[in-house]
Amino acid sequence: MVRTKIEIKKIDNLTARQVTFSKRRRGLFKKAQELSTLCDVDIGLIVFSATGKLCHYSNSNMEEVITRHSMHIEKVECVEHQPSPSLQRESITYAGLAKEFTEKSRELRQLNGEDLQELGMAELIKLEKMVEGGLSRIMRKKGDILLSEINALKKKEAKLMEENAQLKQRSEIGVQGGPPYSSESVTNGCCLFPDKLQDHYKSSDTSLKLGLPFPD
Amino acid sequence: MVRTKIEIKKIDNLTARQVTFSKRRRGLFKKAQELSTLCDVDIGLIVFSATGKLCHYSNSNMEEVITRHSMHIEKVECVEHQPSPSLQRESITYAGLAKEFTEKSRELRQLNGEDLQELGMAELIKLEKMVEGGLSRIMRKKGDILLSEINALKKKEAKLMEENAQLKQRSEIGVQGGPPYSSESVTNGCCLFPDKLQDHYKSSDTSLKLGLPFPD
DNA sequence: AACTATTAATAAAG
DNA sequence: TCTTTATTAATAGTT
Repeated sequence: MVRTKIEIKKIDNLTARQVTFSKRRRGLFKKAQELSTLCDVDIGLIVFSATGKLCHYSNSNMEEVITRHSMHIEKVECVEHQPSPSLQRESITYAGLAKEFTEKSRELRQLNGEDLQELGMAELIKLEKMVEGGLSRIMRKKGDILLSEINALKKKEAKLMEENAQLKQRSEIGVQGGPPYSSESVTNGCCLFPDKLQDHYKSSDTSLKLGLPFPD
Repeated sequence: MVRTKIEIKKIDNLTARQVTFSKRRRGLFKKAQELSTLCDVDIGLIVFSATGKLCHYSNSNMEEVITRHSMHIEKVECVEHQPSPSLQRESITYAGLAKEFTEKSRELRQLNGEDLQELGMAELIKLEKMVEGGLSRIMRKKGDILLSEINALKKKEAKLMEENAQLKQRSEIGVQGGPPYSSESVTNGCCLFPDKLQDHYKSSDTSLKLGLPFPD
């Protein structure tokens, strides 16, 4: 742009590149500063030199600018994804979120009985109460599922018994030569759980299977 | 900077300010782009107009630039705090971290027996096992602390009894008038827990207290 | 880092 | 907003 106009492409010579970087960086920051002052707008400018050195400028607060930027971007992306339902407050900034994440991780480890060394008795008791509460809720939930499985099975059982009884009766009356279909065909191999419960059943220790009343 | 040199301060006239903003913003972005190309550096430039409109430029990826910036800042702050020891992989980007954070939150709720509805029996059983494991570790830890408190107390007790015995003996020999301090005074009053255990003690149900021999 | 010739940016006006 | 124009600002190349 001066003595000779230069082409805008990477400067090959390292020294020349560094010199240009230094000059133009100064210029850029100055322009950024002028713009923010003249027009009263918020600017965040981040520059990483080739050697990884960080230079940045913000007329207000860089974190705030970044946060506003993230929120703008998020708003656009959030149409499809909804990745952060519980994000609030300081977790809007990366640093804040990282802090909360670390906190959550620690909590998780402690609930799992790890990282207990620096906890005092009071905290341990509190933790114990929490985990006991969680455990009881989990067990209750398990019990509920088991119970509803059992109820479903009982219903099916009753229904099948009735059906079987009817079929048996009919075959005795209709074809005196014997029952054309044995009641065994209803006996087993068929899971009677409602679809939604099928996978619960897989590793459940309720090994309840229902046979039909007439195993012959 | 042209027909007349202008002072760098907020432009009062709204229209003039908007015009200048538009012109200078273009110039700034151009300069930023040129710098990144010429010198092969990473730049992130965020500008919020007075009306809140976001304009940004990055030669690479804005999220990445922001992340690098945050990490640099963090590094400086991290001298005292150590908020992010476990951050890895995709959690380097804000979006990735947000995802992991959400995941951790869900895990935490489930360990606490909430948000169980969509879990199958297999998962519930796994969860139960985890929580049971955590609970037993917490209880063991609690037991350990209690045990060491008790041991410490027993040691102190033995030591004090010995001391008391000696003092008693000495006083009987020295002042024949009778024992000036009765051995009963070892009963209560002062907490002898080692300092580190004091706060455990607060809400502990081991209400062991040891008194000093001389209540005077 | 300092200098300077030259281009680039832009304030003001249309 | 876009163009023009006059002027200042930025800076490439050199020292």
